[in-house]
Amino acid sequence: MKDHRTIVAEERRQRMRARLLKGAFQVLSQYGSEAKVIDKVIKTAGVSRGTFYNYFKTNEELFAEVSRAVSNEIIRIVDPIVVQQRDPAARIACGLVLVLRLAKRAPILAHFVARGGPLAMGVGNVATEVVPREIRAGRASGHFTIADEELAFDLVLGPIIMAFHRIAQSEISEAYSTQFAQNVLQALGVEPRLAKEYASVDFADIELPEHSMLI
Amino acid sequence: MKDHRTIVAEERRQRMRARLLKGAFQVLSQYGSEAKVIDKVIKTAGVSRGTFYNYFKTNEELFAEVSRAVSNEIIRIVDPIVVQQRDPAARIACGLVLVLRLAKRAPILAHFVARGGPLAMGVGNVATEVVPREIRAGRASGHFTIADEELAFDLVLGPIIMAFHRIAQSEISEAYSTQFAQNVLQALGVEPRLAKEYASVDFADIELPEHSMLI
Amino acid sequence: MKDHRTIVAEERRQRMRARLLKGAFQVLSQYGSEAKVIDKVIKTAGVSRGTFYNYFKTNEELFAEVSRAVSNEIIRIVDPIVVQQRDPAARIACGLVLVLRLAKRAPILAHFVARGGPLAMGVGNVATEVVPREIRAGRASGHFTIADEELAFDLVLGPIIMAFHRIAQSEISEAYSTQFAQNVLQALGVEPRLAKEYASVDFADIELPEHSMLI
Amino acid sequence: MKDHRTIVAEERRQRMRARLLKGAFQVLSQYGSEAKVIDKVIKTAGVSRGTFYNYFKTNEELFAEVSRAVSNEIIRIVDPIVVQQRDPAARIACGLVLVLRLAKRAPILAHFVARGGPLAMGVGNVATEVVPREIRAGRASGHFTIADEELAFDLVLGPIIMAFHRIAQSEISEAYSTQFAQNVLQALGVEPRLAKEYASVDFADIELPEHSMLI
DNA sequence: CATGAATGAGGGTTCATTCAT
DNA sequence: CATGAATGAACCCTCATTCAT
Repeated sequence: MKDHRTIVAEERRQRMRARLLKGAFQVLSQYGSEAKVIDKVIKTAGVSRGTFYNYFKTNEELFAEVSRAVSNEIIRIVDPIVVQQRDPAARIACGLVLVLRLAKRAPILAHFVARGGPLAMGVGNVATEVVPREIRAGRASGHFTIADEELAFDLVLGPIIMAFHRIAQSEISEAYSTQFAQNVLQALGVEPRLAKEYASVDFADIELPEHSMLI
Repeated sequence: MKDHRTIVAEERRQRMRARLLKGAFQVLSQYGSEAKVIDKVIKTAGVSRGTFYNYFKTNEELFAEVSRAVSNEIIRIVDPIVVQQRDPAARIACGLVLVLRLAKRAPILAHFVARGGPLAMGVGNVATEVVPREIRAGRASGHFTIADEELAFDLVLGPIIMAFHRIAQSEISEAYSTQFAQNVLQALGVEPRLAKEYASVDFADIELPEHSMLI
Repeated sequence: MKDHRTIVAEERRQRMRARLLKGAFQVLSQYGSEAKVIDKVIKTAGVSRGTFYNYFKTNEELFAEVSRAVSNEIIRIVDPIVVQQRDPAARIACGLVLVLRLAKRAPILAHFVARGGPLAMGVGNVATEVVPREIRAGRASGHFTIADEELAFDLVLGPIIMAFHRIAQSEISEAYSTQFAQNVLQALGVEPRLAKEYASVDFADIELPEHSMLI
Repeated sequence: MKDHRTIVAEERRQRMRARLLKGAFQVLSQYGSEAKVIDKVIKTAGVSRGTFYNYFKTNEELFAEVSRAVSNEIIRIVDPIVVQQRDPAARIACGLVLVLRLAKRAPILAHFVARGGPLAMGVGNVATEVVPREIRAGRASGHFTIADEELAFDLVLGPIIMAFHRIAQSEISEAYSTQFAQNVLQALGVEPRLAKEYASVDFADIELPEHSMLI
């Protein structure tokens, strides 16, 4: 059992870590994943060089950890609403709509993905865990005619990247999101009438936690 | 009228420029569009520092010029075959299939786009000129039900980026390409049966010019 | 109140700074104020590239700081003796003799000024503060007949530059210094017999601090 | 005996050389003697890199040649008037006044010397030939009490450098020039009343040749 | 001779990383 | 643990000089 001092120290460590990750996320969004970043991060987080290295050893590790953290944050926000949908197609539609909504509310997220490209969707990210699962479910349910699951994955993720890019550049209408979800479902082989139905549901709104790293 | 010396000099300049662009393309594919690459480029091209600066002033200018050159090269290779198709949907299908085929034959192209993300598809690139034109034609022909042309653009380009990413990572089957074209057409609202028909045509094969910068 | 760590760190910073200034002084003396010297400075000071940039941002800043430091050093050495003289003419004579003596003992100082020319006598330097003050005092005392104070300044500084140039090239006799002071005073309108008297005083000798940057 | 072709070629060579020297003089005045200059010179002269090297081998050689050329030009302009004076002291006064007048009319000359410092007065320059001769003459005539001829040289040249520096910076009055000459003579030991007389002569005005390199 | 592309040494600047305090 | 000075590799860019045409 840990004594009190240990616990307090551990909490401080976690807060510091969160602070660094948040700063890094902002900087990476703005300057790209290849940017020389540490200087800006420690400035943003108001912390010394040495401290940074007590938490992350390299640039790449930092980028990976930020990706994971962002991914977790997205799931934490979007999943509670997604799981309320019964049908896999509906769940995908819901995820797509909410994720675009999230990017509109948290533009750095849009930038982060737009700059990072496919690589920002790396291992451990929401996409690589949740999307394939729903695709399999959709095929099992008979709604998706598509056979190749990797292709299906690409048909979902690719448009998301482009949509994020668009959001990062300008604005998108609410209609864009709905249409977006519908047409992605069509790409997966969902019958257009059904796709439209699933995409048009009035999903509950997302809620950004007070200190979310996304804002 | 130019004298002989002038003409010869001009030709040499063009060859040097092409050599630098080719080297830059390789390096940018590997290190990403934001990387500090000049050193690597001159090593790859086997040329001196000073020479590089006789042709390009900055990293960004270099990237832009490479993009343009790559774009032109793609069009030069793919377009002659695409224009043989009568229907816009067929032309899009044809373009998609051939472009994936090209990426398989020229993996650096795949890497270049995968690393660059949406930004590698910047202004002046094949995508931003040719794709929108065909989308408009497709809507006019009544085959595409999709209304929002920007959305349509994203539904075509996004999957291409992901497919290139996949090609850059491993391999894709010939079946992937055909399915890919079909499902993208479906995303645009082409009726599945028709989409399949257009995507299944046995398009003429591309021909890579001997000294193409893509290989 | 500063804690011990802070104080120690501050002292180390000062020592490093002094080391760099001393190295820069040597290099600038040799290559001139406009030379690209950073490389040579860090080699002379035995310090890394990065360290240099922790202290000075540009070549110009470096030159300015060196000038200031040299200037302060000269004053620190010469002034205590100069102020022992009561008459302004005597003070100028004293300053001239001691400054030449100093240049003989610290030949890099001679080089520094010879190479830098009038510009090495820039703002903030000993000359622009002390000399005009004594000139005004000399005029007030009635010993200097010269009316134009700018001209007077030029008649003092110009010969110093040339004398430093001469010292940098070869050697000068002790007689040169005395004569020098006398004749400069004459240029300012001091009566020759008086000028000789003031210039012939056997001024106390200068003392170079142990770690002076001038040697 | 040269044939006609040779003569024409020789003339063209001389014109080219003069063009380069003039350009170099301008550039050196503006950027200092240590500036990286060749690019600017060939641009100013509108000539190719290669051509430059047909005339001058190195930067230093160029600087030396410019100094010589400038020196000759000054003598060509000033000497005809100086030699009209009978007394050495008068000749020195005349030279001083005219040289300042020249610097006012040709500010690049002032800059050139101000930047170059003592070094711009190098071997082969007007100063090192003419001034010592007149000093010796002055001592022989009994007007100069100064014994050390090197010191005398410094007392003349130093003030000139400073005066040129002042001219390069702002403006000087006609009175400055006259006073200047008088006080320099005093520095050399000329009796003040005589010095004033010599310096106050209304010397004939200089004439700048049409294509003088000084303007 | 004139030309200007190519060269590469020289110098500048940044930034991830280490380490003594 | 936190701090921040020091390090040096990796870049960037310029410019005097050469040389094939």
